[in-house]
Amino acid sequence: MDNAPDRLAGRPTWLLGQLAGRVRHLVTEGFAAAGARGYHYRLLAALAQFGPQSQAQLGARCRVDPSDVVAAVGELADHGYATRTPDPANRRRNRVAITEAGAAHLRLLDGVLDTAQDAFLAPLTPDERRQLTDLLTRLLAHHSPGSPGTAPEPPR
Amino acid sequence: MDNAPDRLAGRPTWLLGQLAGRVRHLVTEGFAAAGARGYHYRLLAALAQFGPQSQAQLGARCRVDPSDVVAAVGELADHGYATRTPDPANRRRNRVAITEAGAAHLRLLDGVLDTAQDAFLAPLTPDERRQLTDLLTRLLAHHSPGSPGTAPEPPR
DNA sequence: GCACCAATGTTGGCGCGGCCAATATACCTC
DNA sequence: GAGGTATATTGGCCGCGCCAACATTGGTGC
Repeated sequence: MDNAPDRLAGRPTWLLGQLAGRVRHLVTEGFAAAGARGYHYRLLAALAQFGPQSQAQLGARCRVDPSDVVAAVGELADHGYATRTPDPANRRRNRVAITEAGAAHLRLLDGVLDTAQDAFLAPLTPDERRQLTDLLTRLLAHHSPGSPGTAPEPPR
Repeated sequence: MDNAPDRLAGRPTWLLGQLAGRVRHLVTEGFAAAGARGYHYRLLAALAQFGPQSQAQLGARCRVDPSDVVAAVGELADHGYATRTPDPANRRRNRVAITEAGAAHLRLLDGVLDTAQDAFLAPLTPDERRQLTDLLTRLLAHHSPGSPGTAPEPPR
């Protein structure tokens, strides 16, 4: 009927992109129902795990551009989920910290994410889920800062 | 250093999204160098495999919104890669067909895609690539139109 | 102390992919 | 002929990822 062209259907590239779209849809849907979006969860996760930190650190850890961190932190602050105060030790920095309400919100979003993820992984057995996670983890490790592979570029 | 929060790093959701971003970057980079973008390749692939067809069919097969098909087909036509002629049998439809130049362009993009994909899958053995493709294919099949799973929604 | 460079945050903008609403035209069925 | 449906088109919105430019601040070498 509306089968995708073979050129697409057989390529991991296509599969990955399509699946990412599906899972993103699931997740953003759940997040939206909770009044959040992806960036919020990422930043809250980093704040909860690593404690108060600068926006630059947040961006580096969560793979969010500094300019986008500005907006996202602003939104979190507006909702009372985080505080942004000038760092007295270094007045260039903003010290961003998670609040109690933010921690609660994060726990809520954790549930949302787990639900979405379970729905997404439904057709796979626990063993296969581990396989998948392993393969993806290795791929991501290879394509991360500090993983030469194809682009060592030592002379700069 | 700039490790991602555990909440993210351990979740297939995160891995998939990050990897999709990486691979998309690789592909769009290559496509851009050839003066193309993702939608162009998708449509050309469908045109090459299924022959001349309406924009609605193109959109359904390639998972592209009809309104976006309009623009993409227009771009392809501008480059001489496709022709858009009113279908005499059904004057609502446009009959979109690939040209010789379009077929050549598609072959070129095939090479670009394969190169990018090889770079992306570099850390995996052929066996693991097959494993990955299999898992992703099954997931996508489950999350496709006509795969109830979680959303049969018979009563509407 | 001063000049220079690096880091940080902020504003504004761009592109792609995905999606939706409204509209006009043509077809098809009753 | 009336009403509903399919098709193309226009216009717009959002999220994510990214970049350029700028001002402020910190640190470094002279």
